[in-house]
Amino acid sequence: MCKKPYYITTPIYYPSGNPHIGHCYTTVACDSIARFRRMQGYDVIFLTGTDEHGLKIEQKAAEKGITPKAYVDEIVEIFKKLWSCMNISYDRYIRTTDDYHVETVQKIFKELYDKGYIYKGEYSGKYCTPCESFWTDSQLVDGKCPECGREVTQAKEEAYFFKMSPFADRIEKLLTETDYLQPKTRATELVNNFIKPGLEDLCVSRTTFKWGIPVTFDEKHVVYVWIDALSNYISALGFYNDAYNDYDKFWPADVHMVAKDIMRFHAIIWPAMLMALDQPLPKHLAVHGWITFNGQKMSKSLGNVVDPFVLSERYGADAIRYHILREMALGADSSFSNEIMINRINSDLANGLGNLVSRTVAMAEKYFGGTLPVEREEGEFDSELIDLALSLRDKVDEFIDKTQINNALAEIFKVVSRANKYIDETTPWILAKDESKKARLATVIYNLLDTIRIVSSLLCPFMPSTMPKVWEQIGATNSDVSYENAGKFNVLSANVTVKKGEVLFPRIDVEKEIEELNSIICNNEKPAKPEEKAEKTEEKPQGIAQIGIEDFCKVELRVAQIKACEPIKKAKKLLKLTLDDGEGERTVASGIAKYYTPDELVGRKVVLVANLKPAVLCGVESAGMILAASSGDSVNVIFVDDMETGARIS
RNA sequence: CGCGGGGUAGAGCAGUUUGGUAGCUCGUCGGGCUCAUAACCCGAAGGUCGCAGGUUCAAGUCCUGCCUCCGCAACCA
Repeated sequence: MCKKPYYITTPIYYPSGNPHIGHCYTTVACDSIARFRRMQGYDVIFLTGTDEHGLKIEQKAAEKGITPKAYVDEIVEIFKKLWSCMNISYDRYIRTTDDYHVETVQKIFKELYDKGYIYKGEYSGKYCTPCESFWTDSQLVDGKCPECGREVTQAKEEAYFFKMSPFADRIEKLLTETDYLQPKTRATELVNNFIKPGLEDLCVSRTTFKWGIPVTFDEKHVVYVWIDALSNYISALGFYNDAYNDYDKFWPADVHMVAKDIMRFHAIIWPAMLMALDQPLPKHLAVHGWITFNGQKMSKSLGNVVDPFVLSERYGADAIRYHILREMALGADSSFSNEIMINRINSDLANGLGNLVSRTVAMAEKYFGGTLPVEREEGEFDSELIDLALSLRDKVDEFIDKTQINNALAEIFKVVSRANKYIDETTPWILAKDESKKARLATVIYNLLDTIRIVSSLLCPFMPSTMPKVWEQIGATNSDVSYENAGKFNVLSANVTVKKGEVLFPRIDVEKEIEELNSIICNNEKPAKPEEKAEKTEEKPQGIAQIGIEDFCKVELRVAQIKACEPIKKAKKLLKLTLDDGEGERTVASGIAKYYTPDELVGRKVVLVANLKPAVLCGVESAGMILAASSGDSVNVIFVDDMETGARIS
């Protein structure tokens, strides 16, 4: 019998730093689905990996004085260690530096070129190195990268472009008329923002750095991120290479799972590439949100990055996995805080499941010495519990098909709750006092054990290291806990023998634990590596470097009078100010429309940064800026009405 | 009038497609139980479903307007 193929992928992660809980999020979700499919009998390939090229890696390696390859080798080891720590059962780990991948990318690039989808052009614009992105002038914020706020440099280079426009219609249909995108709610957003205005051709090669896959027919160029990274999904199957031979069987992929920040590339560019190659499109793109920490996006600069190694060491991989999966709703952000996580572990895992197993097994030992007698007596409440347990597998199935892991877990834990209630309804401790009720008592405990069997077998893909411990305690054999048997009742042998084991999920003292976690975070902050510190000072306002007086003197501050003021139509926040700086008039755009009306400002004198490089904002050329103080929600322009227009400030 | 998604009990969410008793989890309070990891079970309090109009016998749900929050885009000089 030939097993049905199932192919699921995580993105390939960029190893410019250590992995964090955000990486775990996607990977744990994919792992759970992969395990679930294997349990169902699919022939699964679960792919993850790392995207190892690019300027940023090249630079990081240079800083450390090692080769890019040596640098990524180190970090890849840490990724792999994390995945083993989190019990990730990937079948294949692709590195974009692997030879077979390089071969595939080169062939794809050449084919797209030969087909006329890739052409040579010139790229000119402002470039942000850390983000590896070109920006148009109008995109810049403060003359700086709109994504990270760092300096950009003027760059111009010969480059190859990928023509996307021929595929616009097909992509729009893919997004709006099929269930490719999950959740579909974002389709309109993508169509309105990127497809309707016209798909721009995509820059797919670079000459400014070397750390990439060379373009075979034009050696100056290396392949730029998109074609390199996205191709991993097919090169890992052996598309255009001999390392594997799984393409025909496993492509198209069943699910690509990604976080929302890279949705665009997977929703638009990747399908366009496949269309250009005349290859089938993946079946689903599952997009999830970010983990937010105490309401904020997690980021290194905020110092709120959760270290998955610390968490798994303290609570075990399964508890972390459960928490992540249970909180994760497709498409939405989910908040992470130590308190939420610990409460969840306590209430669902310790109080709910763990305690259910514990009390059931304890009763079997206490009342029957561990081995149930085979006599049975059915009673009230039995059918309700059994029916619910029997219907569980199909419900879970359905949610997994829709990539709604959180709902699948919720469904499973409803049965756990029902079982706990069943104990109160049937009061085994009272039955135990009456010799004539032995058969009834055995039935109650058996029903509980067999319910636990169903629950734990369905839970295994999500918590793979704990469930085997449950099976040992309830005396289940390997065949008892198959997917097949999860749809049946009375599977455990009638005279099953249980064995009490260690506590599955120890209850956590919330307050004490949070205190300790906080102190761990603080301790970790201090011995931060020098390179990380350097990064922080760049990003944190309080970390701004001291400057000498000579630097300050470079800034020319002058008193200027506002002659005229009007809102800028296209802009929400901007006012267009006409200023007299003592030497003449100039126009400045200022983002104070929320705080001041034009009438309040005309005639007043303000502090002008006179020698700021002009920039175009919303179609208005702004020559300089005016100073204002801001804190929280309030903004106050600094007025100097008593001073003479044009006066210098120092 | 840029595009899109929200505002429902103290917190986090479902319910809106197809109007008909406002629900779930956690928390709080009261009770029960003693097999169990001070766990479990039951009950209660707590909501004018963002605001204002409208349609209807009936509106969280449909219509109109507004307020407000969050993404994307843009424009925080």
